[in-house]
Amino acid sequence: MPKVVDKKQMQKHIMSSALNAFLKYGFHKTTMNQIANEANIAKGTLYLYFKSKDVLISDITSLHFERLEKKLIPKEYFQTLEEFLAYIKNALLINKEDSKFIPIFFEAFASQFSSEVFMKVYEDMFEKITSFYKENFEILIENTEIKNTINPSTLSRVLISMIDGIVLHKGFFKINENRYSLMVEDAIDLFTTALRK
Amino acid sequence: MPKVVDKKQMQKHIMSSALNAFLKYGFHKTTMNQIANEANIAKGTLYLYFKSKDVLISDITSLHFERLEKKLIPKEYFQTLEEFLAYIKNALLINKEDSKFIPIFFEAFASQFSSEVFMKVYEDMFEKITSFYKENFEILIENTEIKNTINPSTLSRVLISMIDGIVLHKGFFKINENRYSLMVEDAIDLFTTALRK
Amino acid sequence: MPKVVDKKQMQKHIMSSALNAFLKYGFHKTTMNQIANEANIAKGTLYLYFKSKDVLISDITSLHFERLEKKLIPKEYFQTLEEFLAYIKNALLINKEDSKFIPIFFEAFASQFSSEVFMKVYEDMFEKITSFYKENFEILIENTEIKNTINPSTLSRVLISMIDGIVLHKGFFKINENRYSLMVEDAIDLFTTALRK
Amino acid sequence: MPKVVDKKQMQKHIMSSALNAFLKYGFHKTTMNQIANEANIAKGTLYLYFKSKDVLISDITSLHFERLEKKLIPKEYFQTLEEFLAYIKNALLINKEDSKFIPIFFEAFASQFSSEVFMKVYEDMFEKITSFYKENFEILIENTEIKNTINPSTLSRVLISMIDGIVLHKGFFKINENRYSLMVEDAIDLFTTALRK
DNA sequence: GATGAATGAGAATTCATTCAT
DNA sequence: TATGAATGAATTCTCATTCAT
Repeated sequence: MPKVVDKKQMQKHIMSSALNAFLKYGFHKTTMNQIANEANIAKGTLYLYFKSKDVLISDITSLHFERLEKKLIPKEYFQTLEEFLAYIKNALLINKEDSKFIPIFFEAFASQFSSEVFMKVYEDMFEKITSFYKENFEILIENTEIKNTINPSTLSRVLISMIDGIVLHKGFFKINENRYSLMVEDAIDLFTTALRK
Repeated sequence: MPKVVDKKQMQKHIMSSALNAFLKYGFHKTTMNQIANEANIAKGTLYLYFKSKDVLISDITSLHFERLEKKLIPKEYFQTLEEFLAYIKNALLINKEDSKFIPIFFEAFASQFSSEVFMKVYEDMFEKITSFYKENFEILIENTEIKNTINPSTLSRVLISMIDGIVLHKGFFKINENRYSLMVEDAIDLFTTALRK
Repeated sequence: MPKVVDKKQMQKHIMSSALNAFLKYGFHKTTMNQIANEANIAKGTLYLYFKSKDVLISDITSLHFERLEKKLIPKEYFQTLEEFLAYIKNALLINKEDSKFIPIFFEAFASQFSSEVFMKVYEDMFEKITSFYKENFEILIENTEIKNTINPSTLSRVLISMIDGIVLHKGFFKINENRYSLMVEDAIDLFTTALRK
Repeated sequence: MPKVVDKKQMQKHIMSSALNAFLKYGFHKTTMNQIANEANIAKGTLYLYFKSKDVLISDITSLHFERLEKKLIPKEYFQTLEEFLAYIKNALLINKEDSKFIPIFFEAFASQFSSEVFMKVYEDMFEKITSFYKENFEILIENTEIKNTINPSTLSRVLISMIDGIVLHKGFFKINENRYSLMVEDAIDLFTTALRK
């Protein structure tokens, strides 16, 4: 009997090795060889777990977006504005280690711009989050937690976009932890002030 | 020195041809050959105007950011909140044609993530805009246009990040003109409401 | 020694599976994996029965040529031209199923052109057949069945070559059963007419 | 102005270099690298003249078959059996140099067995030659040069097949010049005797 | 004996860059 | 200055073979 391997686990190992290799060498300059070395396996083994480099990259991006979705969509709707924004705020707190990967994820993501299929998936994911937030805003209106003059649909997308924008700036440009915390704080305050009845 | 004018013109022509080629073939798949074809010049001629592909790409990105900077930094400080936000709002209105280029610029930009030098330049540019907004916020506080409890420095960066986030979402995902207008409107309103004394 | 019988049987099973795989995927594109799948055994098991892919292929070719030799060399010399040519004619009648394998055998055979060792084996086999025919021609001359002006040595090789040519044309190009029968008939007639005293 | 090259001539140079490389290293083991070396050009240059290895090989095979067709189909129909068969006989005389390439051509040809498109082309070519011979046989019957009992259509294909078979045996197995001449002689005699009225 | 995961040498192909004309 | 043919380093991916289980 040959070695029994946990395929899922090996795939995770390779994906995480790939990310480390991307960190070391830069996303586009990283070769399958370097990824294999980082994972301590042979080049050919890579191809036993991922059909091609493109598949590996899109799997990494998908995984990232899946996690993002889980992080940004709470289990159930919040009944108060405070709770809702506290949840968002918490989701925005990324540790230093993770924030190193932001540019990498964006580069990987960018490399898929020309694929209609993938972009549709990501588009759908953002619509899903937007939709959840919109419904939560409607609940908060009903609860007379927030003004009933706002447009829940539009504002929810503005919220997501702002979150993305802030995370992106943290990841791309050297915004330190301290400053970032203040930005998150102020962004949340912005919404609190503007929405509160 | 008419030759110098020609050189500049040719460089602009090549950069714009490159962008069109990127649109056609996707940023990373576009070859120097295709750029030359798009520009109706020979491959070798490209190298008379740009030392390398990397230089061409970074020149394109730089140009884009220079324009962005010009668009986002007004000639002088605004004295009222209304004027300030009206300016931002106007800057956010991108025509349909231009928004096609957003993913491309982003991809080109992403390809430079691993270059410390380039990232520093872009970082500095955002700091410059942030700094201008911060000072304008301070003027508006002095003018008792806005609350004096806000943190001008932090909020200015939040503003830039939000602008970036909204524009990127428009460029990446299929957000139509109508929806985008509403988003810009609401984002500006958010700031108006939150900042107004 | 029942194990020995099993081994032979397994080798035959693998060889025939390989041929089917070649039919399915084309000779050169067929991998050891596909052969193993076709034989319903593991890749590693293949190597217990054949030292290498080259050995497997050459064994297949050898087997084919051994069968060809058996088919083309009768048990004993014929005493009349009619019997001799009737035997050849019968040997030429290949069923539809078998003729599908002709291009495959040829391709497998062709892959050994650069091996002096193998080519020598096949060369020797054709010499052996030629030699048998030559001797039979000499017997027929003695029996005054055929003209004594012919060159038995040369003509026997011409006969083999012609047989080969006809069979290959049937295998390579879409010559239907009917036409092929007529060709065999006429080829035999050619010899009958030309040789008969 | 860059170097002006005769594209056709360069292609011929590459094809002939490829053949020499095939002779040296064996058809299937020859790499594009070796072909480039043999042609004294860089690997990349190869791809300026042939889109892929497959195209190069199929171009070589096509060229060979075009030449074969030209060699086997005379300018006009022959009016006597002697002339007809003398022409065939002459076509069969291949010099020693050329005969080295026979196995290579066959291996290249064999590598295309799985391509329906190419096989159709070669099939058509043989039908064309067969058709010409058939018509010439019919003329010879009219001229009372040969028996009117033969089947021109079938016999013409037998003739081609026999030619192919003999050439093949010369190319594959070490049949020396002398013996080969005798074989050609006897094969032609066979037809003369059998067909003559 | 049997298995199939792991290996890594090796091949085709691409493309930024150079340079002779 | 302009050209585009030539270059060859670099990259992805394949697959025969090995070997631990």
